Amino acid sequence: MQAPRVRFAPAPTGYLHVGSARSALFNWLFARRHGGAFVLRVEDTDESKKSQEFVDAIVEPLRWLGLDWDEGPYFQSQRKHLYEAAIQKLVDGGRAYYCDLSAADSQRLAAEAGLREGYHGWSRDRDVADGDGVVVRFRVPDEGSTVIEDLIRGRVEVAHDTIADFVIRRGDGSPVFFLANAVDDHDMGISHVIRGEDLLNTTPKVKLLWEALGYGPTPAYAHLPLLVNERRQKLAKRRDSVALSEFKAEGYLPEALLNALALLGWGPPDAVEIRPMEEIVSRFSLEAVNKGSAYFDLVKLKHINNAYIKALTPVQFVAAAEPWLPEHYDLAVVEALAVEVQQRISTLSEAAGWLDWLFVDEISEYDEKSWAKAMVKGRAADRVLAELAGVLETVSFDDPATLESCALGVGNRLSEELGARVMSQAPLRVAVTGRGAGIPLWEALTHLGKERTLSRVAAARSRLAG
RNA sequence: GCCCCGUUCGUCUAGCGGCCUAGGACGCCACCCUCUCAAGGUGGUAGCACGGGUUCAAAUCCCGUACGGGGUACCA
Repeated sequence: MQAPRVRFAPAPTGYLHVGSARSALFNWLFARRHGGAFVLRVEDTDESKKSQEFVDAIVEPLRWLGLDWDEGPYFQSQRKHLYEAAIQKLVDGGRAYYCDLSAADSQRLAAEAGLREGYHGWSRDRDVADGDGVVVRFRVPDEGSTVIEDLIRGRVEVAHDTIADFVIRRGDGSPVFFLANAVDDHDMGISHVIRGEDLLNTTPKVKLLWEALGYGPTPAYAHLPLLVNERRQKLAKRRDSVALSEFKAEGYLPEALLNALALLGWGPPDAVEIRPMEEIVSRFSLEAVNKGSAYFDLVKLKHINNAYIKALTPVQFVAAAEPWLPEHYDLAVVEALAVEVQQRISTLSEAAGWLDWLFVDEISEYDEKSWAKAMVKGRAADRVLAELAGVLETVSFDDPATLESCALGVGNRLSEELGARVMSQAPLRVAVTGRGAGIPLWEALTHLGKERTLSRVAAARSRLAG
């Protein structure tokens, strides 16, 4: 294959959603796989969609994901002269014409003519003069059909009589998507158009324009299966929470998100799902992309994210998790305990929940369920804490093994004395951390220190008594 | 309504006529490990939408039906 040229061409809507990111990724994968170019183009033909803020909302997430582009961003709003020339060419050649009818007008005419709703070429022969508020429509051939050879879907044929003469220039003079699309893809030498299936229906229109403009062979088309919500509807900004920025804010790693996205609509031939992006690049092919829509399962995303988090070194982990670490954290302590936290979280935002008790003076709040289970149910809780306080007082907090054997020793001693199994770790953990579950206690206690440990045991004992 | 697309375990997928008594992953369940919770290990659960063809042979090819989705704008 000659080096392909692909493009990601989002409309600036104020944010980037995962469906768009998936389209960008598949374009990027294809370009990287075949040594081609990945072009970024902002489709802002609609005047209301222009602003730096909107552009940042596209560019920033792409950078975060690491989907680097080779050209652009190009802006359609800055290329108006090209579209105007193309429109003029179509009008001059009789392939397009002016129309001054409103939607209400064409509805009325359709009713009068006893035709189905819609535009039926009313202005084709009316010789309307150009002017303010006048649109340009493309004259769709009455006969025949347009065929798309889609790389993913195969042959798709659409009869011309099902396509109405569509608008290619708005009343305010701005070009419409179909037109700008054809002009830009041609001008930028795009060889493969890879995008969501929701655009499949627009492809015949673009192709018709392409041919009318004398552009020669069209790019190859590949329409990706849609990403859908749990009700299997296309992901939409309004009803689905899918902004890329939210994934970032919740502590997903970009590499994990990309890996997960690559698995939607495509699967590696060897079934190894979690792997470095370069391995995905080298195995990717458009022909292997499937046709059915895919639900983006957050549970699986979390699994993948956890795998990537576990793969980080402690230093990398602390750097990545920094925004979510507890207040007043101690870098050395977090690094020392990082491995234990990493295997327990599926998003970075969960990190603080496992560490916060290490960086406060005292436990202000106990998890009541854990307290009830460890402190009340086992009647020996106060005895355990009392014994523990006595023993821990006398030992060094440098070695986790020492603390463990002290605690287990207390448990064993009391088990014998009371004739029932007495667990020492549970009450100690609740006393010291406020919770019933957490990272391994003994090493953590070496960092908490003797003083704070003992004062928390004392606090728990007085709470027990009171 | 009309046009277009799709349909393999709950979910994401492998499968592109015989290797399929349908493989993997997530989830779920059980067991192992473990004086917490995880992680890890082992095993299990669950699926070719339906009906006709074609063929010696169909999850794989064809037709139809059902269901789902997308589009039908002076959004992209």
